[in-house]
Amino acid sequence: MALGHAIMTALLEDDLSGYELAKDFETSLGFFWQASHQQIYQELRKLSGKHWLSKREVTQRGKPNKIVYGITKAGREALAQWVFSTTRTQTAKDDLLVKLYNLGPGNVAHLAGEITARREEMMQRLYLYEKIRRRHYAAPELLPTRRKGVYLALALGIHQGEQFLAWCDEALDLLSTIESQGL
Amino acid sequence: MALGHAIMTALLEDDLSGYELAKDFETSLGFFWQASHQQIYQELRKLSGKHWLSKREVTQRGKPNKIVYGITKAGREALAQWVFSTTRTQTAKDDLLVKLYNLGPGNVAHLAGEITARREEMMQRLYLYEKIRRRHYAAPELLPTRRKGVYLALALGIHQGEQFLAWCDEALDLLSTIESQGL
DNA sequence: ACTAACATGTAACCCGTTACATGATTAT
DNA sequence: ATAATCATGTAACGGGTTACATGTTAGT
Repeated sequence: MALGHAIMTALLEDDLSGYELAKDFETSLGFFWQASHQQIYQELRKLSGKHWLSKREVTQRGKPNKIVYGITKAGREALAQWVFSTTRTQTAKDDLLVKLYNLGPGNVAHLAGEITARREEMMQRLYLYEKIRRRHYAAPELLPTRRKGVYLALALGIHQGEQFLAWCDEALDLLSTIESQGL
Repeated sequence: MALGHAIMTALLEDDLSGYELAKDFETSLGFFWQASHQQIYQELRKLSGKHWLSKREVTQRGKPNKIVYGITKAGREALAQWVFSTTRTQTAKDDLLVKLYNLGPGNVAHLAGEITARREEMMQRLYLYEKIRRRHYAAPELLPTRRKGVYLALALGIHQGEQFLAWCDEALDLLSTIESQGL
């Protein structure tokens, strides 16, 4: 049940509406944990039910009203406790790897294309990560404790992204030695 | 619906029983795609229903009989087609990253412990990967096409594992500068 | 008039996990 | 006897995805 905890983590800094959370989950925390707005609204209901979140309606002009959630004391306690729960590693499940097991002359061009697209995607993401790092995390040793944790998450994203690029290059290189065969 | 395709991929080389598949999913393909025996048995039923797999009972002596599955022509075709389906990237969801966002003096020791455990786990896995690489994939350019794909999956695992170790070291280093505070 | 952004939800379905269930054979 | 390995399944639950559903305001 980590989505709930991810939401509460996001609410530690600011009170947010479901809509704003969904936007956040497309960036920042969302780099490491994705969630759709549907999922977020359902989870917000559950968390409110447990009294881990409080809600209040905020009247806006020029926009529809929104329901803003904040983390309660009980929520903070539950979150702090959760950090100590044991988690077992979950290997990433990636279709691309299964597809690679099916590599053949008929699909080598397609797979090279998929890898190229992933490479492009990762380049863009890395550009963003690096921008954030330079702007906010230039000197990690000097950051306040909590921000050090956020920096480490970012650093993992950067490391993994860079290595993924290197792998893409190796893969494309090897694939280019295979004779492609049209359909 | 990639588990089904992962199963069919495993059956391309050999006909296997559910039990044998479950064992395979603890190694080889299972490095990149995990599945429990419960899930596999259910998926086998579905795939049989679609006539993508055929089954036959094999009588054994000294052991309970087993039901062995093989991929049909229709299954091969569906699998070959699936390779061309577009997949969107799914970011790995890792509790540890959410926990890191909650880094504080009260949990720094615990989180350092979790990272150390992950590092250990990854070291063991890398040892295995390297053994397989040396034994079966020493000269990737010379492999037959399909095996080149398997090699690339292995190479990704190795690259990512190595970079993860590096990240663990960086993380433990940074965490060691934070004053821990007992509960 | 139309599109994009803002804003919130429900329902159905699929996939994965956990728990439950059974039973044979081999080795200690 | 008991544990380990071989072998196959069902049922309940929880989480995530897709589809459906509604409505406002601002800009072109």
